[in-house]
Amino acid sequence: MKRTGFAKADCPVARALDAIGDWWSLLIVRDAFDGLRRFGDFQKNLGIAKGMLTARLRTLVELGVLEQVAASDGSAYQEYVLTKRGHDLFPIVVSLRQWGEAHLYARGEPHSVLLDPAGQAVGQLVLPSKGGKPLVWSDTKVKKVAVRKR
Amino acid sequence: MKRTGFAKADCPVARALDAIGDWWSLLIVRDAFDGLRRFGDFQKNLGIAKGMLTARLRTLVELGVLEQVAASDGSAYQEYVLTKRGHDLFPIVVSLRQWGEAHLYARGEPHSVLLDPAGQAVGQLVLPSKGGKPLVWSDTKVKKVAVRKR
DNA sequence: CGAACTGGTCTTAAAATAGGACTAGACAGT
DNA sequence: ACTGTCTAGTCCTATTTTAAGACCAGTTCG
Repeated sequence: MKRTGFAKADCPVARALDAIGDWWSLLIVRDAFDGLRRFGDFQKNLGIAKGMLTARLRTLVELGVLEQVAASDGSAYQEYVLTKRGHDLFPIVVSLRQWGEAHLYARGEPHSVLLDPAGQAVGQLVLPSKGGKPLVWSDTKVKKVAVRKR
Repeated sequence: MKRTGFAKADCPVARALDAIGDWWSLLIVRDAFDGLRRFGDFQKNLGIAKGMLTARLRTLVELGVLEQVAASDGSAYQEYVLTKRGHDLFPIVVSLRQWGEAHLYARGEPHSVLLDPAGQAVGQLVLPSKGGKPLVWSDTKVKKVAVRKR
């Protein structure tokens, strides 16, 4: 049966996952953050089937995460670049990176690292509060919206 | 063919997506953050097929994101609760929420909201820098690790 | 005790994915 | 201008994954 969708959910987490929560979209976006722009670059770097890549790029463009522009090298080809909406995915990619670094590597196992302008590893993402102390899960609660009748 | 895996990737983003980047895992985790604990609660709230839920809960337990504990109400049943590793997923869920809120709702369309202890909507996740100004994508670069020969 | 609830397993049909063959247009070398 | 290669796809097929529901054993409720 058709995969369950959450495009109409009241929860933004569900909608976000519906849009970009598949196996490939965020890896394509990660590669775009790393500077990849061409179809063939994504395809070679990810090892993704070309049909899959075509479909994913199309939905990312439809979502407004990527846009197709004329190639920067003057050739007649197209390139895919991140839009504003795509750049806003940065915290998602960073949070995934930080969780992966913390929990998915053995001691001493090498992995890529995100550096700040000075070449230092970046710190942890924080959720600021008025008081200055970062909020953690137990500080927060979700306000649900009223269920709308149809 | 079998879905491509990234469990051995050098990139923590890829490993994280390999572990929890499917259609259901993060929604289950979101529900766990919202206080759900029982198989039936997850199943009813998500509308997920029971077989899928069984499989997802099993892999989340194997990953150490959830653990099974005796039910808190004294019954003979089990409950699933977040571990430390599970709680560390909070920034991922929050970043998805914030992107969804910003880009996936029409003006005025209602959605659930994350509140701080004072009942105020929380602020944006930030990536702190030494200088105090939050880092954005264009400030950062990824240091790749040397490709290891096998 | 019997009924309903809980937490699953198993089966089946439909959809998504991986992988590769194939193709049209662009480009580079001769 | 001709040939070969590169680019960016499309299309096809085999396999895997998912959705949905039937079924079932142990637990709790009345």
